[in-house]
Amino acid sequence: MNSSRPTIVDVAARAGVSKSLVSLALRGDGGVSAATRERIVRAAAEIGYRSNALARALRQHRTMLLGVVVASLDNPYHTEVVESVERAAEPHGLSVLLAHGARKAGRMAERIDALGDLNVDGLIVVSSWAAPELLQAAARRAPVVMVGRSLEPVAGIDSVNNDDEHGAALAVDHLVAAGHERIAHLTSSTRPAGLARRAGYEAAMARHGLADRARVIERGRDEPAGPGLDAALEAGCSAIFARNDVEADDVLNHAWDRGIAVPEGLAVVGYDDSALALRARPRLTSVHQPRAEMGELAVDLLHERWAGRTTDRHEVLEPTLVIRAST
Amino acid sequence: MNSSRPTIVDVAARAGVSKSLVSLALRGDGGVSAATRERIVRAAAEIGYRSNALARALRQHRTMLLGVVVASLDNPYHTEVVESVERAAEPHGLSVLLAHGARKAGRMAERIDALGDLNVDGLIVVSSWAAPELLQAAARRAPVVMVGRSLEPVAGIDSVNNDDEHGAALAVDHLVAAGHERIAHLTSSTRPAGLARRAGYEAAMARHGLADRARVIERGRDEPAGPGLDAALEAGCSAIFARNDVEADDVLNHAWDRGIAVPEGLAVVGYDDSALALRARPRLTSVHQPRAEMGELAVDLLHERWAGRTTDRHEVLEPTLVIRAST
DNA sequence: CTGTTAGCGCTTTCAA
DNA sequence: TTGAAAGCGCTAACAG
Repeated sequence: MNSSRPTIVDVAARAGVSKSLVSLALRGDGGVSAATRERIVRAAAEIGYRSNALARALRQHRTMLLGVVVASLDNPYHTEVVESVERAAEPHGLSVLLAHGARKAGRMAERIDALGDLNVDGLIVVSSWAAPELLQAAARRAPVVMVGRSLEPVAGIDSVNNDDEHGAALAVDHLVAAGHERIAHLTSSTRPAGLARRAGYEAAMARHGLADRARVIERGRDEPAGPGLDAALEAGCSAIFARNDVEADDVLNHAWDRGIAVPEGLAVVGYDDSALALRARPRLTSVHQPRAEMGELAVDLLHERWAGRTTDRHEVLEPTLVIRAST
Repeated sequence: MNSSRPTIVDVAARAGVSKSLVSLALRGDGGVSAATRERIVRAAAEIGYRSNALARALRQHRTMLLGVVVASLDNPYHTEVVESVERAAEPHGLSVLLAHGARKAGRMAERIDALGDLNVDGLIVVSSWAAPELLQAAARRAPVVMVGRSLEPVAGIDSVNNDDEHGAALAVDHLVAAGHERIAHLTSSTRPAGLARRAGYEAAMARHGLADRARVIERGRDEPAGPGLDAALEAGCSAIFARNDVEADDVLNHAWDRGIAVPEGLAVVGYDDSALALRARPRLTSVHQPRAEMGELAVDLLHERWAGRTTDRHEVLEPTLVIRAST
């Protein structure tokens, strides 16, 4: 028994033709008589031939592989973006290779390099943060699109994100319209998207003449939200706008632990409108990010780069507010 | 400007040596004088050389790539297994490539093929179901380990899973000890792991002489749990053992919607002990699967195959019960 | 329509 | 210690 996989040469031998013909026939490249094609296809099937993608990629200088690096898998919003990218990529025959950074900068870098070493044709980074130099290094190998916000545009890197300031304003406006004045903002993030939402929150509060009622509850990444929330509640806060749905769910949990009714005793608004918003009780009012469009757009931007575009594009989509039972 | 990436030949030219020497030096393969090695390394750094993994893999017949296919990303248990696989793989210099099946058999097959085409050195399938022929086809290219339960052992495929029957028994025993008799089982799964937990539930109920009190609430995959739960509650059911944490959380949500207090009005036990169990309110009592060991074991099994093992191994780990506030 | 040839970028004998 | 040459499996001119 020959343990190694059959190659194009084995197929050629079996079909009694040259290996070039096999290559042509199997790819349906035209210019092969129906009879020989049939013979070749059958021979390939008989010996269980599968083309070696490595060899093809080496020769063609393209892999039809799309690398997707996601900061973490434990936020449903991220995985939803990944799914929208996949939906957009597949019709073009692109295979998506997923890697995840486990929220560590070093690991992110390593995964991006690994995908680059594999010669992916394009890279989509789903993260609210990544080092500019890292992205630029990757972009020397293949076009890179960042889905998520960077502090400022990175030269050579396209981006897709939503208007965080506006999203935050939607949340605050809604709470103010419902009669809230002491609206606090809960955030554990010092990354660009988090900062932008926070800035949007503060601007909106000021616009409503509530600047002196504004209160930002900061917490470390793995710290409980409890202490900060308790302090805010004692100070008379009646509503919380959280930086994302995960943190909003933390607020709901804390309210549950303290026996505070939502929304009667405390109104809560999240951000992302991820699956978590529907799973939470009460269901979360949340700022919706248009994920489906974001994934599609990211893939479109790659196509444009492949077609030759050299100028950068930074797409900003508008979020909307989805009102549910938590406000 | 030369747009294509520098190759080993460019490095050789710059260092004034042959390309074989570059290959040796860059891999630290010994047999290269310190001086030349130094020169080569510097030259490589200067022109920003990165080795082409495709070419190397083609030549060496191995990629150092580990494919991980996961049925879906929206169950935290799955992603936790993936993380444990990654932790186990990295010390060996293996890069993990993740693909996900979006819960569709066709897509699973396609993703497995795609990874096979890339010549991954091994494949780990994290799923409670996959077609035996599909796995066996993949196993002709590289060793395959299934993490999760198949209906019966698949010849040629190693597996790692937990003892679902025993896990179900732990849940039932605990509820019976707490005084429950009308314990229902909620399940939306007809796949092996789900069936095994169901069988374990039924066996345990029978063992406690409660066979006539047993009640299985079946629902379609995307159907709400509500109707079946309401019927069970009307029938006097006081506890639910759910097939996994996601379904247990559905029960908690339904209880919330109906104003039923947990655990006073209804006790709930989940399975997996995923992050969801801690995020739920009240926190879920759940059967813990030893994920960390499972991921490690899966990688170990691959190593054994690479080292030449040809007999199949099927590892079954023991679950434990973690008691929290929902019971 | 079909076959020959020359590589893609790398590793790996085998000589020098 | 170093270099020359062969070739992994495939595609892409170029001939015939």
